[in-house]
Amino acid sequence: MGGHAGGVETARPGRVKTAVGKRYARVALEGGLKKRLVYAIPDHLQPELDQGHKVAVPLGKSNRRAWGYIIEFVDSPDYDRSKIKEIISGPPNKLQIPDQLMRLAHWVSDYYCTPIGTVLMTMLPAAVRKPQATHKFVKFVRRKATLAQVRKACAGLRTRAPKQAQVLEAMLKKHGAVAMSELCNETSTNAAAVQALEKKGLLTIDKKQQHRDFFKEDVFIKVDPKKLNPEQQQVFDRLCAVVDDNKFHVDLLHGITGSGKTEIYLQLIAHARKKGKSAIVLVPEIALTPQTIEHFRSRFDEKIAVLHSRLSAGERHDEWHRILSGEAAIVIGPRSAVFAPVKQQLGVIVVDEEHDGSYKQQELMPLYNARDVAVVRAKFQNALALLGSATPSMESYHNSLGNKYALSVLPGRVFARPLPEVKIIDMRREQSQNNSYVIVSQPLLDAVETRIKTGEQAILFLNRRGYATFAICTDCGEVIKCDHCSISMKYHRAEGLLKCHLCGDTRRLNPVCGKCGNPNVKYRGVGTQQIENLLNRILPDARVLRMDFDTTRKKHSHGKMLNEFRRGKANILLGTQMIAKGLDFPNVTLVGILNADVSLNLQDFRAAEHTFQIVTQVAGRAGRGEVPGEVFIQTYNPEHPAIIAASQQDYLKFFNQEYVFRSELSYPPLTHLVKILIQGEQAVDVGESADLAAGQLRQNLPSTVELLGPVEAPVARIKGRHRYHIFLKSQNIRGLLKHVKDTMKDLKCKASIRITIDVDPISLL
DNA sequence: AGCACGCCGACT
DNA sequence: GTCGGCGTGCTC
Repeated sequence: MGGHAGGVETARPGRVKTAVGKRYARVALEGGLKKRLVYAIPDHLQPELDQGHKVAVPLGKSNRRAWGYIIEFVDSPDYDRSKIKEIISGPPNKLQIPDQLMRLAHWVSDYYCTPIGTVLMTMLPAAVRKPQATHKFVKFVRRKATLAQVRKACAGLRTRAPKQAQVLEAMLKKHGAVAMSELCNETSTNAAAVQALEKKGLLTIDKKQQHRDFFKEDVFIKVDPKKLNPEQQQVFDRLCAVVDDNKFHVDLLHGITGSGKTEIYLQLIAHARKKGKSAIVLVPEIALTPQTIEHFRSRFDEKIAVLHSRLSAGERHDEWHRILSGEAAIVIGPRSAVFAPVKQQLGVIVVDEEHDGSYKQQELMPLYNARDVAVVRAKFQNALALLGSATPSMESYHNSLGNKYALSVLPGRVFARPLPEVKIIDMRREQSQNNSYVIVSQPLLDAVETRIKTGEQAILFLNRRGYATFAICTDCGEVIKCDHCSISMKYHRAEGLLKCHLCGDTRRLNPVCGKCGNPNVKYRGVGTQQIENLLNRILPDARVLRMDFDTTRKKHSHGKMLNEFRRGKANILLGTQMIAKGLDFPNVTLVGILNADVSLNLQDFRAAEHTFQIVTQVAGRAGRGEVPGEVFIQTYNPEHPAIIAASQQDYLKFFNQEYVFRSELSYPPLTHLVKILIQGEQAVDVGESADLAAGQLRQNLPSTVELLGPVEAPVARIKGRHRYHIFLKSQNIRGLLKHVKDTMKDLKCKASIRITIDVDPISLL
């Protein structure tokens, strides 16, 4: 197209060096397009363009502008030259995917069956990707002329330009540079007056790039490294040697809560920095609290970059560029931080709480697991991947028993603090003794009361998974469900409305049952608010601090609440998941888990694993100070092996029994799963497409692969879309993926049907 | 015959 | 993803 008529086979003399291999580029477009298209590079862009650059290209008959990324340069395109169009323009803001990430993007694209353009888009924060994203500049004003000249000018301008005179007057009192905004505020003028004075040669205006910093108002006190105990030291020494070795290595660090894993991360990162290397620390979304961040920031002299979900677009943009430029060589963040564009050689990627489900991206492609991507990135960059957990995932522990990962164990708590004493409370018995529904059992209430008297603190944990308040007809048992999604609606007391947590639809409660017609629809289930009220009533001396999604929405509220609790402003901390992670409160001597087993009831083969993890994590919050702790686990399944293992904080016992269960059914970690989700508005179409897909997949199904389904998904409708799924199981994930891709590539079903491939899914819903 | 709509497939 | 081509079927 255009100037690039076909037939120019050889580069013109004199341009050979630059032109060879750089006349065409294969471009991956943003958006769902799977094909990578070839474009010609116009002469004026030849010297500039590089692999990974973001470029604008014409697309389709109308030549509308689309954005894409240069995957590679090609000499002779595998496409009709007369149809090839030219790249419109080079990278906005010189935006480029670094080489190291390009290789990783190819892997993610291949493994998670996602077009590479979509992967590259995911790697760049939206704040960096949009063309109008820029650095923030702040203007500073300095005096240019001598004091005498300024005084003279000031007098001369007083009547003609009073605003300018005012500015000069203010400047006479200043030493050095003043921020433009400050100057304008003080003198009630605007920048125009100052600019006029610059033109007159009296003042100078400088622009200075300013980093937008989320934490600029926080003060961090430098904390020195803590002395490692012999076990920590041994692990630390070995990991240092691994970092120095410049070889790929994965280490699973299994240490019970309070065993000092974080201290090892910190000192290992310090070691990597001493060798000039960079480090990435992944933490679960929910654990990325000011307290966690302070832990890291207070240890290092240099700036560390924090990629936090509450950063503004500008802050995010600036953090990313500080990492890219090498100004920040230590990055801490959630899942997406695995794609941080560190400049220095990567020394270590830490994945803290590696078992945590938030490392797996849900819904939005690519459906990657950052823990696994971290391992692959470490492999590509000859780095150490350090996976840490008190309750490792079945997958990681399995890998550490084979020879894929090495295993490091921290068997004891620091200062040899004893594990808390754990009591299991059989709620069936409590219930029948009381002859009514019990939320907080008498033994737990007594224990809380004792703590209030002794001035110690208690944490009460509500396992919220599937346990929010819903509306049910007390006559016929009909539960109010969302019209668009097949799940029960949850009651939100603050607004007095029923809400669907999947599509957000709301409605008022109608007490008349739609099924039986009786006016007996009531709320059931327990929420944190309800327990707060109950505690206030039964224990009038208690000061309860409630922490859940609703009370921690504001910018710094999470940290503020935790600080309040730490300073003893409340004696009971009541909350959901978010109080379970990594918090260290020395004065907490009692932990109550109000409903240990709700997650056991989810129909998911990982239910026992989740329950074990959450109960163990919460129990570990007790007794982190001098006084030994006590834990109460309220459950309706007191004999369940996962509950018993958690009460004993016995990971190996849990792993071994769960491993038997998983192998009997050939579930992960013994196999890999792939979920194929088929969605669409018309139930019939979805069912037909699912059958079609399953039929095609069954043809030439490798003998190593097992196919299950298709069946209607447990949540059969979401946002008005019907859902079916198919599961594939195999020990050989590569063979499985190849078969799935080959089959799905030429599967013809209606355009209204959406098919998603989820590799190593964590949710079976 | 003329037009609207919805499905399908191409996009370099 | 988004747009345009084309086939179907309805209307003027």
